Amino acid sequence: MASAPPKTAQSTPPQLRADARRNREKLVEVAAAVFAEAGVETSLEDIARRAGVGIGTLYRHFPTREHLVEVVYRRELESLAAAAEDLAASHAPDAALEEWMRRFVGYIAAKRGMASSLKILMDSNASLFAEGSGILRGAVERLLRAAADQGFIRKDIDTTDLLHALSSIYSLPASAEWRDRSNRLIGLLMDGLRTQK
Amino acid sequence: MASAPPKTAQSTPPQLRADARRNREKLVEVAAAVFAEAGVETSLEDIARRAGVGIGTLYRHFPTREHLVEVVYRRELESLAAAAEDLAASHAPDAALEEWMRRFVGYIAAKRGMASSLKILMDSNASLFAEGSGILRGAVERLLRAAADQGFIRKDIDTTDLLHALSSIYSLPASAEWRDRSNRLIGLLMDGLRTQK
DNA sequence: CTCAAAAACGGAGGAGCCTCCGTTTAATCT
DNA sequence: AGATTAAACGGAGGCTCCTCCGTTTTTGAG
Repeated sequence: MASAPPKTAQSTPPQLRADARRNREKLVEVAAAVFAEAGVETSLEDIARRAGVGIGTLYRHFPTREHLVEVVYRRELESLAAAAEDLAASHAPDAALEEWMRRFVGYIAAKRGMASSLKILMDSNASLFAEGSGILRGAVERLLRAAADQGFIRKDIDTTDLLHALSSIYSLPASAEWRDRSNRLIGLLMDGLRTQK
Repeated sequence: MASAPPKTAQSTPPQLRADARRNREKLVEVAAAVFAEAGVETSLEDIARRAGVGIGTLYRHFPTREHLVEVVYRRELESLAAAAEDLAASHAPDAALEEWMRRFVGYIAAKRGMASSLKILMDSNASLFAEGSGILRGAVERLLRAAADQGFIRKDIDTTDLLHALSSIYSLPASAEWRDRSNRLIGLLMDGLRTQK
């Protein structure tokens, strides 16, 4: 058998040891849960404890609180984007788009409540739709195109238009009736989209 | 003797007890020294210790680190403004203005180094010359007017102009030759001012 | 001057931060 | 299957934060 190929100078991250990867994943998982439930200000020691690792391990993987927050946040955005696929498979194109928008707006709202002074989240929110941040844009694009191509919604609205409309919704001031309000607005938006030409 | 006048509903701060005032002053004094020497991130416990009071006392007077920083900062700006008077009394009007500008720029530079992420200082710096922040503006105005009235410098430059010029100087990027650079610029500015019409 | 009430003091204590380093363990070599 | 070694672990320790509350001091009324 050929021996392992000599490591060419790749920019691949140096390949974690099995136990390291396990711990890292567990930490992210626990952190996601704890952040969701108690905000990003929670004690890191608590997160380490619940993940069953020492505090030293947490700090080795995530040198600062922000590192950890960022990883959790990115992971959630990815899973949100992935949900678009599932919805597309299980709903009519327009219903898929609508439901996805509801989830997305709900997610951002939840974050905003707990973001407080977290720089990372602020920055991410600001540049959430920047050209670079293709992950969400890609999801929206696929849903929108599918619905348009199959004639469920009008064709003169593009991804950027829709993202703008969404941003005006999730930017609503937080309040008691926030959820109702945004649901109404999404309904409104969908009705508009279903109105051909 | 007339008894103490009944307290009419004034907005006067409720008058501290003698020991409270003593401790408060001592704390501000020590904090100013420690901040200057080690930055605003220093341990508050250390400040309390050096001031000879308990940590509880510090927190009672200044509920957050920012409160303390703000008080120290404001006090220093005031003494800087007060220095203008002294300079006016001991120097020729143009020399007084020049020297004051040097001190001012030096002071801001010192702060910037230690400000790091301190919100208060940032905000204050941003609004340092806002209309409201009359304390520094007043000092500059008096120096400038005196020099102009007595014919030491031209008369077509007003306080706002000068403040703008100064801000461009203290905004120089921090570097090793920062001090030299800003001194040269102030010299330049003064030569310009002394050039009649 | 005395004394009670109000105001202020101060430090112990519970919790979190982060580092450092002796121990454990996965990966690799023979 | 050992043996080797570099990676990863984890928690004790030193430090800071901030609150809470029993004790001390000031004030001013009598």
